Amino acid sequence: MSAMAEAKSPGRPRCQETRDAILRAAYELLESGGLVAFTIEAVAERSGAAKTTIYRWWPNKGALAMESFLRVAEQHSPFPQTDSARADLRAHLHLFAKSLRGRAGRLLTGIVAEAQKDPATRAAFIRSYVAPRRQAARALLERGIARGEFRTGLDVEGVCDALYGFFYMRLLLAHAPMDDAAVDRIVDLVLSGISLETETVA
Amino acid sequence: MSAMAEAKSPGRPRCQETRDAILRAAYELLESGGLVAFTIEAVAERSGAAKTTIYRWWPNKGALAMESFLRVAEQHSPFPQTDSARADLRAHLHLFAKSLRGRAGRLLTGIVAEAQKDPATRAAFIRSYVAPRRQAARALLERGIARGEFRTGLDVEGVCDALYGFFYMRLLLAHAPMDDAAVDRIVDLVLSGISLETETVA
Amino acid sequence: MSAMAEAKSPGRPRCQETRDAILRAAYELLESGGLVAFTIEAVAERSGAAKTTIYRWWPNKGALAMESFLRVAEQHSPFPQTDSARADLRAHLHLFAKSLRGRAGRLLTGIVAEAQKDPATRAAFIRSYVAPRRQAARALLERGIARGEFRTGLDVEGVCDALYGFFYMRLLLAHAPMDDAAVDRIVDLVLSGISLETETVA
Amino acid sequence: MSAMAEAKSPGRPRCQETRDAILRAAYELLESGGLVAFTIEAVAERSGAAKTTIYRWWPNKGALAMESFLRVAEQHSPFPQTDSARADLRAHLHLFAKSLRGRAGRLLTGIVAEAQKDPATRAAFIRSYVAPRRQAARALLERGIARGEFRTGLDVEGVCDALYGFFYMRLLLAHAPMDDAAVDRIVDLVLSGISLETETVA
DNA sequence: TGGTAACCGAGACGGTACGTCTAGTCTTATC
DNA sequence: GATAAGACTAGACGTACCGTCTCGGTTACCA
Repeated sequence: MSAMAEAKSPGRPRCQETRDAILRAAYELLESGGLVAFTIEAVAERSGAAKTTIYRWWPNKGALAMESFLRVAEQHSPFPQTDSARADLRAHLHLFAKSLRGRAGRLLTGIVAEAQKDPATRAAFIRSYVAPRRQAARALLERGIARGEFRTGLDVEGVCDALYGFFYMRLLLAHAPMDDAAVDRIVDLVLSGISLETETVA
Repeated sequence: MSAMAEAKSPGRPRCQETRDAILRAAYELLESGGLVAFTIEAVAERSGAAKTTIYRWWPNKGALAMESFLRVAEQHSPFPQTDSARADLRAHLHLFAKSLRGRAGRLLTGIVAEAQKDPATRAAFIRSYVAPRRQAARALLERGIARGEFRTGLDVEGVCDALYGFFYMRLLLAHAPMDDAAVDRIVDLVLSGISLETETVA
Repeated sequence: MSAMAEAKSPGRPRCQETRDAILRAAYELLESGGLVAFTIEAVAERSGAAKTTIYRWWPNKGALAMESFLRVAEQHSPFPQTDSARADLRAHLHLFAKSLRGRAGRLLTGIVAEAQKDPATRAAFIRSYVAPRRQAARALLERGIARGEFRTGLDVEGVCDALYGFFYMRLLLAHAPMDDAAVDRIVDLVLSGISLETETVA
Repeated sequence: MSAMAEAKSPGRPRCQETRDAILRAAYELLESGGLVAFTIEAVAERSGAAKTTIYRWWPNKGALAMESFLRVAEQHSPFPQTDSARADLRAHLHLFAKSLRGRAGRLLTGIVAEAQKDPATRAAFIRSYVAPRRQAARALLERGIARGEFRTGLDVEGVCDALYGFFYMRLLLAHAPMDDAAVDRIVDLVLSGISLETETVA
């Protein structure tokens, strides 16, 4: 038999349907009306759950928003792994852009806003969403370096922030489109830089 | 009749000191306690002004936050104009980073968050803060192109989003520092790209 | 110049209609549904006032119940003052019983219940309602003593508690009627006692 | 061993200790903190029983309060039976006052308050507590009448309400003491009445 | 010099949502 | 079947801000 505990705490077990209904109501509200419509009371009403139940499982608005967002976001933008790191990067960012253009994007703006007023939410966001993607992106870049596609001594973190920052920027400000052409251009930019001649970086 | 409006409306003229006190209270609150502490009631109390007076001049929280932010931000991060576009870019971004590390940064996070729940605030933010900087950045880049420093056919908007996006990213998530070394690295990155060999971009 | 202050505090003056609407809603609810229906939320909804407004003026449920009760109770059961203290007592108690059979009685049960869980309400009840009536009843009894109608050395407080206690008993327990015949009988009882022969009390 | 049914229903028999623990916890809470502290959840926690168990045996708060009160009250204030009805009455009321000054009094106020919001509790209170005492008091008074100590044609119910009402009054309002001297005075009063001369009652 | 129009403070008002509390019901596993 | 544990719906509690309103009083100008 396996070592996993099972534990089986006493009492009525948690109702999974209620939990799902709450998370569903949460992201539906967050998606349709943004952070303004996203209210614990509204979530309670829409999900049919009692406020008490919500507060039993999530300490505050931010935590609930985070989890409902993760549900939606987790199943998207995988990291392809072909024999070209450049192609992988491009492919991944196209998928990422696509997810941001959809439901996940509409939720993400709310999460980022909420994260500004609640440090715990920010921490959870970084830990649960940002960090894993960073980890994968870092691996991709380092694979590229190992394969000789990318420059050695690269500031990998910086590259990530410039690349993802581009998308966050367009998402949060919505001042310019985030279509496939734009994605291609930003990938080209980051690959080749803006300088006309290849100079030796100091 | 003269061209300058002046109009000189009747009645008691607006009290400039009150206006200043309100804006000062606003950014002090926004700076010290973030969006959570930034409350019209708190601004009223701290400034000594009546809520009515605040609402007479600013339609809502976002508008007041915007204006108090602009007061602080406007006097920073100028665009140098030497004979090297690359140097100008680098110099500007160092100044920009410095301003974000200070008071302006602490306010900016609140503004961006507020912009997510109020379209008018987002519009004002783009119009009053983002657009002018973009305009100047665009000019800088195009000057560089004209001088043969930067590649022709550059997606100028995209470059801006990647560059500024980097800073917004670090500011909003605070997951990595935004010191001068990081600025230098990101400038290098954007100048030269990540690819090892200079390839012809499709 | 008159002696009365007037004071005239700054700001928007209190809206008397709202105040009245709240008190009216309060006693209507208290009357129709008792303490169970008497909820700040229900009072707010029925009166059209905001909960905030209610809490601005009354510290808790008990205080509001008290005041709305006093409104109703204050205009009832006066103390007649003829040349017969016995007749006055009888007349007063008939009026008192009548008021308890009406709206005031339905409110009073709620007040007494609330007073059991909130010392402040009990204090207010005694101070505002019980004490003035006691004062008048005491005066009536002492007038009777002075006129030679009532025994000297009477425990006036005890008489009051026995008399009013009779009514509270019937009101709170509702186990027996409180009609005019019952009032007459209790007055007779207290006047003459239950002993068959007039004995000298130790 | 007797032949009586025993019935022996199937399943685990009811745990008497749990029942006792619940009732004990109930009156301890009711006694120490009044109706405010008397919470089903608090009773459950203090007794170590589950809420379910409480609700299996008592339909609601009022019923539990009633029963725990009866436990305490039932063993007190017996009705002596000597050859003087007057002495018996006096003796009984002294015992009754003593019980009200103790634990039973502290519980009684809660019961009366609860009875105002729940008709079932009121009915149970009258049925289980008030009625038996009334029955005995009535018997005492009628014995007195039969022995020629008390007036014939007495409104026995009215006498009871005036006498007990006195005690309820002092208990619920706590505006005056309920010591032995006060008891003596109220007995004297009810025995002899307040009128100076023995008049013929209309 | 007095009228008038817009200013300002204070603060009451109707609302919305918060996060907490308790009631009473239910579901599960254990005894 | 009784019990402990504890999740669940329901709904009131009292608080915090929102944005609007109505006062009394204060400038400045213009007639």
